Amino acid sequence: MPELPEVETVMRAMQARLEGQTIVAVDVRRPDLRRPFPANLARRLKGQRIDSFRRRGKYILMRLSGGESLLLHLGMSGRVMLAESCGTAEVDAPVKHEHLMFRTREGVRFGLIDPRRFGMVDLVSTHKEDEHSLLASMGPEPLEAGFSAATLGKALAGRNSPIKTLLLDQKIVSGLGNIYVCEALYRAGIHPQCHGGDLKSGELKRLVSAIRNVLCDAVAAGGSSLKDYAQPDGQLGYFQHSWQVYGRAGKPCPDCSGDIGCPGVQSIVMAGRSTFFCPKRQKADSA
DNA sequence: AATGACTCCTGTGCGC
DNA sequence: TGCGCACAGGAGTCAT
Repeated sequence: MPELPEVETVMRAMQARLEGQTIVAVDVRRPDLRRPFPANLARRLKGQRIDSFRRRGKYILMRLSGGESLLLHLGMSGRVMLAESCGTAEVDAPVKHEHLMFRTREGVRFGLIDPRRFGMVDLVSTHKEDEHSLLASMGPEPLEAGFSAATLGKALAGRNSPIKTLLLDQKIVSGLGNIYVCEALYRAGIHPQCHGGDLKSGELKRLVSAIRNVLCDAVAAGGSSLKDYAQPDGQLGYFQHSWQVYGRAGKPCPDCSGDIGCPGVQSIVMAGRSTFFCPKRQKADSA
């Protein structure tokens, strides 16, 4: 589902619409998503002022005035809806698969919609956010200084798994998912089946740049809109039009278009996930 | 410790 | 038009 650029886009929209506002009504419409909602969720949200937001990997943290942060993960199919509250009833009527809703005194309605229910909601003390079990072992933020060819090389040292699989591991680097891993490896010219521990320093540098560039481009485009994902106001991100390999099996990659005998983008399955690459640009040297 | 299979759940798109 | 099947952006848990 939503990967770093989509989560960043959602967080920014929440920031713009909700920061400084006070939650006056909460509706918890089922007891759980992947895991149970925290105890007394509605009571712990109601009356709280929303002070600030933070993104960590694919998680959104919404800091509340009482000292707790709402931790939100969108899973595969999670969406956030931000709208004007109808304001007549205590809570607004739910849309399909809307599992959690709140309304602010200022008249904004927040809804968490997640058909597959792979998402996650928790509450954590704000000053202990990074100690939360789901955040504690998470790797560096790819757009921050802690992520470099040196740190990536260290994280990959001795690892035999294919680089494609390792980049999906949030302990190695946070925020990447299937789409942006495929796109970053293409931009770096690295075959997805290369063993992670075999990458040379030049390849690591190219990979770090490629990851940063593809994420920045996607954030600037408002993320990628798929079937299940749109920005909270319903607007569509448009980075899906810039995909160079993802979902493009059999089509020529931008580098090869027009080349005689170009096999086009290949699709294989790795660790159960579809993987797209250009065999000409991404050579399988150490695969 | 690292790896790969399995699991959660619903919606969609395809071939028949 | 309807049915069954494969597949979809994630990631925790379990067995090896």
